[in-house]
Amino acid sequence: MQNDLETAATFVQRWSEAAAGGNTARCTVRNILDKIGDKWSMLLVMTLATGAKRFNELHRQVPDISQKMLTQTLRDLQRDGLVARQVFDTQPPAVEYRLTGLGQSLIVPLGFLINWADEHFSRIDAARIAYDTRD
Amino acid sequence: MQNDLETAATFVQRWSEAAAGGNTARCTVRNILDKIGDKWSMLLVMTLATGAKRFNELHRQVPDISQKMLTQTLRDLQRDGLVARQVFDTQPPAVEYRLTGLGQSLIVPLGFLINWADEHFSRIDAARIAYDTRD
DNA sequence: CAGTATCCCGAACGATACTG
DNA sequence: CAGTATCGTTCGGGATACTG
Repeated sequence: MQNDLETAATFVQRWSEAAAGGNTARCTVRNILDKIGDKWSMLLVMTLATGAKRFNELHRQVPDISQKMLTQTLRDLQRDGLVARQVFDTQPPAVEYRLTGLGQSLIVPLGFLINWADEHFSRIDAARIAYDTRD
Repeated sequence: MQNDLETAATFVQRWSEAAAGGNTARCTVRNILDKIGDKWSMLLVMTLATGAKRFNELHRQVPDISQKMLTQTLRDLQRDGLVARQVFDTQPPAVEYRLTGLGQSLIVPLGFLINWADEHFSRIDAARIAYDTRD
């Protein structure tokens, strides 16, 4: 825990230095954060974390994504080098998606974040209710 | 490192169990991830991580945010219990924003994520260039 | 099976002007 | 100083239909 706090403190310092010196670092981070906040990207990364999957297999496991967004999100992840696409020359065609090493490395920090969300969601929810019912 | 991988593995397992049993956990997480991906929320959290700040002070440190979005994002963070707003009854009025304990706890996992982004951005950038220039 | 193509809506966001 | 109010536009993304 002490370790976490030190890490956080170091990070905050680096952030503010970067912010002071111009905002290149901030832009870099925004770029990644956009991806995290993207409605489907991280959900697909997490789904692929359990192993390679085919197109319709992914579609079944994430039922509320539209075909369009599944295609588009996979393309983006592929473009970023987080996901690899492998085509098998069979009839009918089979296509498999899997995380690259880079994609797998994202699982670690993403996991921390999602665990945080999981642990603190009830407090956030309570805060929202308190805020909305204040007079 | 081994520790991180174990954490990630545990997480992935919990995720898939949750996904299998319905998607309540996923919805919870989406809710938080929406906030992370929000264009300004995390930038403000990081900016407030260095200490309490007043409205126009924040506006100066994050110059490219519009007044409207600064207000709105601060309200949302306040509603979620991540930021506290304190009004000083002076003339002219002064208002100070600071992270709550809950808000501070977010710095830790958020820091991991941003450090990841920072460390891997060049690889992502290279992947994008490779993808865009493939023939 | 694994996609493309097209249409369309609503929310997010920026710009601008005004206020206690 | 610390906001509110309003207008206008962009664009993410859903629905639907079609294809190699």
